[in-house]
Amino acid sequence: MLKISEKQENRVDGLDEEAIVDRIFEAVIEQRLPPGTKLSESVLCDAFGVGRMRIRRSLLLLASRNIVDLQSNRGAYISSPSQEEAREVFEARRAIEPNVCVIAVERATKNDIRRLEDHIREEHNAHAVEDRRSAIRLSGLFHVKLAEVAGNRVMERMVKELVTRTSLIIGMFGAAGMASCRFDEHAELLEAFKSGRQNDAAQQMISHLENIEAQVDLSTDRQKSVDLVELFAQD
Amino acid sequence: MLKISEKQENRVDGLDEEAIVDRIFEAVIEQRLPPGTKLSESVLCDAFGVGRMRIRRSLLLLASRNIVDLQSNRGAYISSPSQEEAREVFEARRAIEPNVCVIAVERATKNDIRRLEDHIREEHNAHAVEDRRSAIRLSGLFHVKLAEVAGNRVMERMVKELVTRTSLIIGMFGAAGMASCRFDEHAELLEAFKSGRQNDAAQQMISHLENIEAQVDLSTDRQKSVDLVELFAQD
DNA sequence: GCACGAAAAATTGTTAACGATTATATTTCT
DNA sequence: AGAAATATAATCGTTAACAATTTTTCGTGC
Repeated sequence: MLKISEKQENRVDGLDEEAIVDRIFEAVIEQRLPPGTKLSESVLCDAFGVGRMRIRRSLLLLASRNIVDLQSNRGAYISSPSQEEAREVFEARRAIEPNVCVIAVERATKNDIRRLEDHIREEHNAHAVEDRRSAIRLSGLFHVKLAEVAGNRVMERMVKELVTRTSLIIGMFGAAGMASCRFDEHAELLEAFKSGRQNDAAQQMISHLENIEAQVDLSTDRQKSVDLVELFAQD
Repeated sequence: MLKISEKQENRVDGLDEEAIVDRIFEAVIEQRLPPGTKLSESVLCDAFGVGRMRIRRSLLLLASRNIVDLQSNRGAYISSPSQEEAREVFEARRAIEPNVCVIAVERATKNDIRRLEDHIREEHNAHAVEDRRSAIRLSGLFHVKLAEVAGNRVMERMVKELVTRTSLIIGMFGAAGMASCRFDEHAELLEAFKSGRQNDAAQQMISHLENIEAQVDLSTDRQKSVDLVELFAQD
């Protein structure tokens, strides 16, 4: 159940579509919005304090990035990736992110490296305090920040989408406890960064992605459709 | 002035957003819609025979893929990529498409290879008949079809966007005659396919992309803004 | 008590009108 | 005549009402 109404204290008026999309991206990454969750227009209007039109545009943008599933006359639902989609997302990440690493190592300034170190420290803290939400968000954000350092907004947008969809995949097929990257792997990756060895960084990223992939079991799609009503209506 | 009866022959009713977006993608690839072209809502409504709402949603989708530029209260214009954006697009293509090749070689069935051969034959024909539009469209489509063979819809979507944006970049910075890939390079690429040598195919793709990139001169942004009125209004 | 069906409510999709902003045309003044 | 200012027209952005579909509720019959 959505409890957005409780959040009204944080409510900010006059958000544009981009801001709304970002907020929902964040919520999906943090796994506060699990696959199958219905995103009712009126509820979202209340939540963000904007008109229906702006919400509909935001939902369309989210659908265009495969984060939500727009069903005609039935509403918008957080996507429930299939096994096939999951495979495609992981494959795309293996294809793109090692190259992001290579480029990022090329372009990284000392300042960039310092910011990445700070970020990993934050991740470490979140784990220490057992702030699960922050831990998940930060571990996903690390990959996006790498693309940011690489200085390529096209790839940054792609990585952002892929990271978010990975959160959905983990929500569908992943083990309960293992919801985020291990931050120590991020730290190892950064070591390759500092020595400027591109291939090492790329290789680190590949094995890191393989580790994430190993955390999910695509053979069984257990919580595929959270919608029990629809599930039993099939009989 | 309404000329409905005259237009009705080409008009197609009931197009959904996806179809409209596809049609505009195609027109951009074929360079029938050069950078800076204004896409007036009312004109598009007439052109596609749909309501304003559907057009606005289509424009939003196109803007989310960086094909059109939405300017507040001023309208939608075909994107005029900057030098920086052009660099990012080419960099992303170099990062993704060689991997698409590797995967496509892995997964290609004999039927896939036959279809790609047919496609190249079509390209050849278009060149022979000097059908420039078809030649451009087909040469771009080849790259998309590779992603299709690779069986990864995520990457297929990315390639489609990047190919389309490349058409815009060529429109901005490219030489007049060299608007499309050389189809013989596609043929060479396919040779590597048939022998099943992944690395060769990937290498072919890299050099092919480098050749495309060599056709544009990013140092001077001559036809940056096609809008002469705005250009002279600066004085 | 349960299944089936009809009415009511809620939600989404579309259309049309209105207000706001920008572009164009006209007028006025030097 | 040319430039600035104003009026007019065109275009975009938003809101609100309406239509269509789905979901829920309620009642009836077996």
